[in-house]
Amino acid sequence: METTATVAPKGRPREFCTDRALAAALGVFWSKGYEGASMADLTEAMGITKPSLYAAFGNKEALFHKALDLYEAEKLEYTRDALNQPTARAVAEHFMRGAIDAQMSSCDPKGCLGVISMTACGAEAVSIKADVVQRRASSQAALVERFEQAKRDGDLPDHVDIPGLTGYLYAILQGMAVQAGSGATRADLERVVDTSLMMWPGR
Amino acid sequence: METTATVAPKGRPREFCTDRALAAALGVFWSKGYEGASMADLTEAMGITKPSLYAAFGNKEALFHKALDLYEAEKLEYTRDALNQPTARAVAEHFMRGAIDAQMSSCDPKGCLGVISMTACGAEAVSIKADVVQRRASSQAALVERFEQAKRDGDLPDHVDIPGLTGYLYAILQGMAVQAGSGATRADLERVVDTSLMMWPGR
DNA sequence: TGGTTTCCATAACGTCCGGTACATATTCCC
DNA sequence: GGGAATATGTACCGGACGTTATGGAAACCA
Repeated sequence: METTATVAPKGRPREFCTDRALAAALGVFWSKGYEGASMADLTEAMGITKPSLYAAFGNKEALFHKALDLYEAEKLEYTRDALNQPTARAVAEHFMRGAIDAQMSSCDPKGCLGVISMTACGAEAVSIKADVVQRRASSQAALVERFEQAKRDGDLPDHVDIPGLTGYLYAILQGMAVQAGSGATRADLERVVDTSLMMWPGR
Repeated sequence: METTATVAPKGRPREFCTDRALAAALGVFWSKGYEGASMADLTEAMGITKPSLYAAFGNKEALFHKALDLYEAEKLEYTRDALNQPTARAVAEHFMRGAIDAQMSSCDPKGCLGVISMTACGAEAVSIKADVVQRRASSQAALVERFEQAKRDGDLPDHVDIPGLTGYLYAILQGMAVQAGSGATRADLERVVDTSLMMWPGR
């Protein structure tokens, strides 16, 4: 069939790889935030000029949404693995240890792009914030479902409040992201995770 | 003695109350963040003009530091009460319930000024961030001391890792602040607190 | 080769930013 | 009353921002 043709587009071919450019943009947004990342920062890191950026990605906001897609697909992959862990405790542990790896990688900015975008409160960031909040809500809903399954499995005590437990786990994850972005060491975060797991209900 | 004289300063008296103006500035910083708050936003909320602001407070950054002092003195008063609670559990509960009251007040912006300042990552916010990080560190050190006392009191099990526990509690508090600033309800946060307390070690 | 299409690069646009000269008021001290 | 000192209002500064117009370069099809 070949509907998505590789048949050579009409005009002059672009001289840069959009995927690489997007990855570079993600790095800038991740380290500087949406409002803190200027077009000059972005174009320099992406190795392209402003008109090329606008032609390929629309504008700054559209570029951010695409960078967020990439972030979810690549850097938040561990959250999907986490949901497939056999027990609720293993789910929580996978979430927290995965968060440490993602937020303290030596080749990526520290902290979580979602958290710094949710806490950004400038005027231009309002639609950005709404997008991130919505993505977080759907991710949290998936965790609620997983914990309900765990309760049916007898894996969580009957008395636990599922929304409370998910909000609690997300609070720890978000707090870890705040700390990761403000000077905490990997060992600091590991202590937080170990303490959390020591208190986890059941087993 | 009267060393701090009220003996009428030399020139023309200022026509506004600096304390009220500072409180208004705090409200702007709290809801918009340091970088998101423009001088126009500030002067409008404070009811003064830019030269008056610069004469009275120095510049935007100095104004922010003073607003942060006010924030600590007024809105974070509950943290000092918390340290005086009789048990470690009561300390933690006072911290968390006090955080809800401070971050979900109907007459103040939602969320925590410290958290939004620590997660702000623009270029101009670097010294701001350093200030907030340092304040947080000294506050956290006080909590470590309090928990060490609790352990001596037999109020916390011997096996608990004190830095881990304080980092854990702070993570929950910071996560609650993130959620408060991104649409969570008071009931949501109360569920998080109840869940946290259900897991608190001992008793 | 000519026409069309798409991309690249320079340079500019209008707007907002934090910060300031300047002239004018208003108070105190003498 | 006459400086000296401080506050106020207007108007402006240089610079950074996101975005775009413009002209030329490189690919395709005819």
